[in-house]
Amino acid sequence: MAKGTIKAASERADLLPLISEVFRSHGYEGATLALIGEATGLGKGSLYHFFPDGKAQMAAEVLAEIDHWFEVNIFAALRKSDDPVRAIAEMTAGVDRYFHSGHRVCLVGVIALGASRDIFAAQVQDYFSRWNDALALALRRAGFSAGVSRRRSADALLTIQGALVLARALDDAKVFGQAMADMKARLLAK
Amino acid sequence: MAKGTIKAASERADLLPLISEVFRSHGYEGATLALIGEATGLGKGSLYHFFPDGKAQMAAEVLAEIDHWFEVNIFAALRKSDDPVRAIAEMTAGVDRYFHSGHRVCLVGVIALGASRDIFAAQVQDYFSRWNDALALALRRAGFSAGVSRRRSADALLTIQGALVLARALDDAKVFGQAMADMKARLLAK
DNA sequence: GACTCTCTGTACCGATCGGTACAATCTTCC
DNA sequence: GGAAGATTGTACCGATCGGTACAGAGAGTC
Repeated sequence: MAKGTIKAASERADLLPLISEVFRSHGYEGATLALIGEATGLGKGSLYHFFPDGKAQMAAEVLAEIDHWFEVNIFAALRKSDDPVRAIAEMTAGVDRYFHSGHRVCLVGVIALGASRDIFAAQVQDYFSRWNDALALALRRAGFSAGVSRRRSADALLTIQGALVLARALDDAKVFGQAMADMKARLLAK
Repeated sequence: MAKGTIKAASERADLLPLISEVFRSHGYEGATLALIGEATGLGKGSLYHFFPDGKAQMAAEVLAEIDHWFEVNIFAALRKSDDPVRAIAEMTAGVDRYFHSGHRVCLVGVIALGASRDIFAAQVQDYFSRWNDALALALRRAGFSAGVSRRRSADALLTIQGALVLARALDDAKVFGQAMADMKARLLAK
């Protein structure tokens, strides 16, 4: 086993984060089974044992896992918190953490832009619209009108996505930090 | 010649827009020579006659053409106009036109996010930083401080990119229109 | 008409793609 | 220990990838 990985990840759950990074940095079509095998330390035999439907299943499960992370760590608080201002502050902190302060790219965004979008359109749309709804709800509860809440919510989501694109394009993570600060201020502005 | 295309584009210059759309909708790795041949009505022989270095050259020339379009239609006015407010208004109008009101994706952004980013990093960075500089200059001339100008400029660029991502993810071009209106207001706000 | 140069279609190349088949192994439980 | 199931490596599949070779069509020039 002279592979680059320390140890084959035997648990199925341990596999997804590794596969996730391959999709993230190569896109759906660029993520070959060879790369995935290399990243996980697993051969095709094992990969197809865990994911009988192959690459499409891997991507779908990775997307589901990302969705779950945001659901638990971001959306839930936005929906249920009795302190919406704090929930929004936690959202920006969580987003900054998740995207490694702009060094990590958003897989859902990558897929939305790519050719594979059609295959995962439903999952992608669901992810963003549930985020959008949760954030708008928090803004409503913070006292803003329905229209303002929805407008600001979409603005925040698109700011995050755009900041990731521009930070990567300019190879300058400071762009992301500045954008997050601006976004936060804009969300709760009088 | 039972191809789907009306007529083979004989002029080299006519080829680039067709190839551009293939890269746009399939990404760099997803844009196969078969697809490019189909879109242009040209076989490999012709393709490699016009672009001896193959796919990478095609993408580089497409990027150069996009760069040139923005240089002429957007950046130049931003830099030289004696009416910066009008130049900025023209920029948002031009951007809206270019991206078909949010229905068309930004190829430079797509490449920035993809695995092919490394190959075209210099071109991608140059495109965005020249836009950034030109817009910041216009804002300075409109009376804003250097810091505010640069901050607003980056914000505008990232808003455009994010709006394109979110509009496509939600399959809702209205998101783009709203974001452009917000961006314009924010650029020139007191 | 023959020479040139541009342009094109087609056959082909080795490499790699996603996916399958399957025998060998490792676990687990009795 | 031995049966049963989970897990694995490897060989292999047809298709397609980007790219090359090259013969010949087409157009212009003398």
